[in-house]
Amino acid sequence: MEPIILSLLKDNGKMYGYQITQHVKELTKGELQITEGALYPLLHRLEEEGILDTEMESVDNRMRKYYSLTKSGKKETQKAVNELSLFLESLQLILQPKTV
Amino acid sequence: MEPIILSLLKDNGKMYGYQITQHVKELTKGELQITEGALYPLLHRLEEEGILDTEMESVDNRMRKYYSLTKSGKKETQKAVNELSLFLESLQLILQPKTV
DNA sequence: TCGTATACCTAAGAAAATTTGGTATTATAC
DNA sequence: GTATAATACCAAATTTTCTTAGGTATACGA
Repeated sequence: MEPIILSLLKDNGKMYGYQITQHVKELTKGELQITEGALYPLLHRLEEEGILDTEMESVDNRMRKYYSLTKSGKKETQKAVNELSLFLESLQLILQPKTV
Repeated sequence: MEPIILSLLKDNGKMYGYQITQHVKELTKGELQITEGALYPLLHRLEEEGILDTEMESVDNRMRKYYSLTKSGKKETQKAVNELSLFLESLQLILQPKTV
């Protein structure tokens, strides 16, 4: 989940929690569901680690907590996405039919 | 891990635990390490679920426990690999730069 | 006014992995 | 010859990560 969230924030600048869940649902046509129970604790951890910054915004009397990447968060994102890519390549090596 | 193991058994017919760990390490050039603490409990579970069959073989006085897919195991493999593919496609939708 | 959508959150439990330990044999290096 | 690495199996404790299930509150449509 972490590389997913970081990657989304990298592409979209800043997002709030609920928006992330909806965005992923739409992008993947319902295939992937980010549950709030997994998302919020993760966002809080990343904020505490200095990877994310927050700013509150009130829209129609509802609070939105926007998250964005800090400078070190951008480095971390690079790292996380690279690692994931390596992992996916390894996965392909295993799943790919031998004949390729 | 489950789809990885099932996929390997599908491609290679029958394998024993230690062989699986070595095979994955070689295939991925050390990138992916299957730890035995994760592997053996998984194999035992899959055997108990009727997905895998076992046969013992003694080579140089060392026991090897070979695992192979049962009939229902082949169906399960199909299912697991398909699900993983769907997941990976969703992942690509998120990680892919927007401009694609 | 009642359900759904928006928006945040936490806590308990489950699932899956890592870490660390154990047994035993064989091959290799010193 | 003896210690270390490699082969081969396994289990238990811990950690990590997710799901499930709950809670609060506002806004909107039927």
